[in-house]
Amino acid sequence: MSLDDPIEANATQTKLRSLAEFRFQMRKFLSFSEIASERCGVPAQQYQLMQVIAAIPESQQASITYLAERMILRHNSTVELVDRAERAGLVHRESDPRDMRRSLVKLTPLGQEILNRLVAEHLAEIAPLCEHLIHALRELQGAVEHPAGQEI
Amino acid sequence: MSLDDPIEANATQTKLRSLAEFRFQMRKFLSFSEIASERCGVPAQQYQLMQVIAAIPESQQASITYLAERMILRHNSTVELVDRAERAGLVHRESDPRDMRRSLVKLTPLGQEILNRLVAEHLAEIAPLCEHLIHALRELQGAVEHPAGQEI
DNA sequence: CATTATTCTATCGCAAAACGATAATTTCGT
DNA sequence: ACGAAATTATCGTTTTGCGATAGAATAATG
Repeated sequence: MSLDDPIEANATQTKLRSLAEFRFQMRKFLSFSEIASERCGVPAQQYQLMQVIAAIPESQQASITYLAERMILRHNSTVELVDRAERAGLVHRESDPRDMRRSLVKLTPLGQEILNRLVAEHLAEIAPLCEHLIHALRELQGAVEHPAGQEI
Repeated sequence: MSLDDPIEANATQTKLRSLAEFRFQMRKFLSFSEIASERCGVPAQQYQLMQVIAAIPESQQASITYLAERMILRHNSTVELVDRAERAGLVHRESDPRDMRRSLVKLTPLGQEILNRLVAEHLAEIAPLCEHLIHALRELQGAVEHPAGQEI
């Protein structure tokens, strides 16, 4: 189990490369998505916000707290994100009649329209990126499973 | 091909949900990684930088330009990232003797040590996250492949 | 070989965005 | 009814990436 052992070191290097390659593919995906969004004049996070709102399950409603969970942001950051999206005319707030503390966030017609366009654009170009990501993930899984010494 | 068609609308919703779920899994992964890094006192980007440097193929060297490509950042942002990592004692610059314009970035012993720890920690906890990501990616691929109307 | 173009890194001011701390309002528990 | 918890909002701060710009080294061209 020493890092001086050349076999061990090699295994470590393989894992590191898998990890790095996976992250690279992820960054490429993120970059692609960001460019696509901003080409429509929408910052990436606002696109993500709209996506979360539109993909919400029937049983749920888009409160700030829910959005924060799904966006993996703090509440206050989510409030600010919704502020920006609202200022851009993409979403609007309604206060929940059942709980006056809560704001429910909904897409405006404009938001819906832009979201449709962005989703279509993503779906059209996403396939090869998914391929690369899956491939990198599989490599990574493989590398992780080998507790070292099991390399061919 | 109208969005008023309920079947079509349903297919669209499926795709949207796949996309959203995939992104959610990605954010969870990113969040996990960020927390792990910062627990070691290293901002996530600096960890990524070290990863790229350590994973570099034999044939390459870690110039700013190369790092920018792999990190998907502008050159100037990369310079700044390296500045920060250098200030933190994780990396250091050497000027390339073959081309005096280039700076080659290398890990310091401290950087190497922290990277090892972070990689180990990631590898230890990464498996379930990979599972979820692959699952979401497969769903997404499935949804994308169906050009609508082909739903069961 | 001289001169122009290109490449590479660095600097600086700016803007976007996330966070922590704090507050105000509403609802819940007892 | 009253204190505790939940929910959203506000504000100042920090981090970080970018565009514009510059300076030095190398490559290309005549």
